[in-house]
Amino acid sequence: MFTLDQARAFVAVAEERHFGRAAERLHMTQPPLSRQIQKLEKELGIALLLREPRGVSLTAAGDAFLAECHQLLAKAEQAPRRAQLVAAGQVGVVRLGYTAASSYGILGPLLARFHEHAPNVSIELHEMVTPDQLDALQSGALDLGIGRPPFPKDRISSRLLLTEELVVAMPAGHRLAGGTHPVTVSDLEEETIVLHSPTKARYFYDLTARIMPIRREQISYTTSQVLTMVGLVAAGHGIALVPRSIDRFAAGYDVVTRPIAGAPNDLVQLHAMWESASENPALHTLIPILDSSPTPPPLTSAVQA
Amino acid sequence: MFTLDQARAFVAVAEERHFGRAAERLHMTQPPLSRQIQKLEKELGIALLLREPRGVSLTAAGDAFLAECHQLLAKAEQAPRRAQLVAAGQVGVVRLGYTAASSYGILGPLLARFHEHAPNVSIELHEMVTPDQLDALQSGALDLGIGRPPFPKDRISSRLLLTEELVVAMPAGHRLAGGTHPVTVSDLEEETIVLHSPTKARYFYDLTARIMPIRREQISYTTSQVLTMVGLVAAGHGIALVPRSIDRFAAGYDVVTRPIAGAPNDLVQLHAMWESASENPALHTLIPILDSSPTPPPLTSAVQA
DNA sequence: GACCTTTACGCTTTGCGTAACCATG
DNA sequence: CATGGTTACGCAAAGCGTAAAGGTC
Repeated sequence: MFTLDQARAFVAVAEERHFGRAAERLHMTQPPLSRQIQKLEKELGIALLLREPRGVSLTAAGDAFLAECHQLLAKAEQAPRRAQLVAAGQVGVVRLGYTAASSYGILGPLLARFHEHAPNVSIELHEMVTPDQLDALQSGALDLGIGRPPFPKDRISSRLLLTEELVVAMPAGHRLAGGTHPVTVSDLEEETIVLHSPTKARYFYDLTARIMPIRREQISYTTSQVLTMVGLVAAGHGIALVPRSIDRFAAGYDVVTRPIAGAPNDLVQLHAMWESASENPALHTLIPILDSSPTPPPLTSAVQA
Repeated sequence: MFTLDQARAFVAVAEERHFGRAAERLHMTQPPLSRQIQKLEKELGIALLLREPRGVSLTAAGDAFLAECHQLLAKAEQAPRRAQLVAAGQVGVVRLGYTAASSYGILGPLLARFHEHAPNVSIELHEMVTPDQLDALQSGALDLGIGRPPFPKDRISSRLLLTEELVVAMPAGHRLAGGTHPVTVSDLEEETIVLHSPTKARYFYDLTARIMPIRREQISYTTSQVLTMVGLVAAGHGIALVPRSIDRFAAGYDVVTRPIAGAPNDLVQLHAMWESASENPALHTLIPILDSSPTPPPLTSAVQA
């Protein structure tokens, strides 16, 4: 097979139509250049050049091969560049996991910021609950997750993206919906509740359990999807403890949210998480961007009675 | 710059994910392969492979570079093939000159036969009179001409494509149009004639002069285009001596053609001509095709009164 | 210790440059 | 004899193979 150097040599001779000038352009002397071209022609089994008294001209085959060589050499030059951009994280793919409801508020602005700072890093979106994200991160199926604690500190690095309040969601006409001061824990104990799944939404389940004692008989349904809970609340199946950012969706259901007395307003956390040992350069391009703005949760308006 | 061999080496290792197996596939031993990959990585300034206990895996950059290498190697393989096809005359361009009217009959079938036997040889058509074709052939601006004698036998090779009769064209109602036996030369001497240009259509001018004496005062117009002559004849500007193949066009003008007494019926010749020393391989693919069928001039029907 | 990759060393091959040679106007 | 390409020859660099070494499970 011929070499790229031979292709370059041929291009030089073909363009200069003169071995001497071509050799000069290639920073070498004529004889080895002449030999390389002969070797190339022998290799291809065809004559590329017509040696004439005042220089050389191209055969039809030489003309065709010249065009091929131009393309080939262009490709050979760009190949490293692309690889280098990928290595630098300028170009690449990051597979991003996010929890359905939790990310509705922050995902859009985050993606916009990624796109602004790293336009050639494309993001693959994969909706999954936090535990599945952690599995996927460790198996290499995912590069970056947006989810909730806890996660193993040794292998997973994380960055806090957002904290928000846990509030009570109830139908618009509910007895607790009209008051002027916060709902208390004792108010909640008397209610039927729609609860987070203790397996698939462990984080919210534990948060709820920390705030109020849960009696099995007061649970109407459990689910991992916060939006489903809002629907059930609207349908009168009970109240639910949900993150404040659900307000925008609750409004559509004629559901009201109210704060809980004594609950800290940074109870619900959302983190970006990634495998500490990840080799994906594009991921390391995105990580600093997570910090580049504190991203206040862009709530459109508080819906509160 | 890296070499095609390095690209092939990298592809083998990347695909086998194992230096040993890759070396086997490349018919070499591991150590030099390992060195070539190191050299490639150093050259590119990036890590392509992750050396792991049970073999190797690709970095993101390595993955990108692998794709580039596949394309590059595919291009490197096809480049010689294209050039070889051109050299063999299987693929290429032939610039073909033809005389306007003379070729109307034969050009279509000829092109069809070229296309059938050499589908990848494309034909560039250039309409020009025979002397211009000869100039263009010798300057290399044309590869093949279709024209009429004479041409210099030393530098131009030729093949007779077609012979036909020279006939008299006259308006449908002309006094000579109705007879049952051929028009004689003495009939012609009394007529006003539309004549071929002695410079641009020398061949026909000479043929006409050979058949009949031409008096200056009987010439109404001269032109190089036979079709123009038919139009002038139709408009009553005289009679004209034209090749038989003009019949199909004459019909549209309500012009009648009649044979000339004593004139041989192979008087008008049409030749293919090319520079004997032409280096265009595609031309040499076409030349045998000229012979592949005698191409009887496909006259649709004889229009004769 | 089994498996895989890398480093060390010696030899062959490739490829350059200088110099001499050949062909054509 | 000037111009431009090729052949001859010697040396330096690149690249291979064998052998030995380094690192993980």
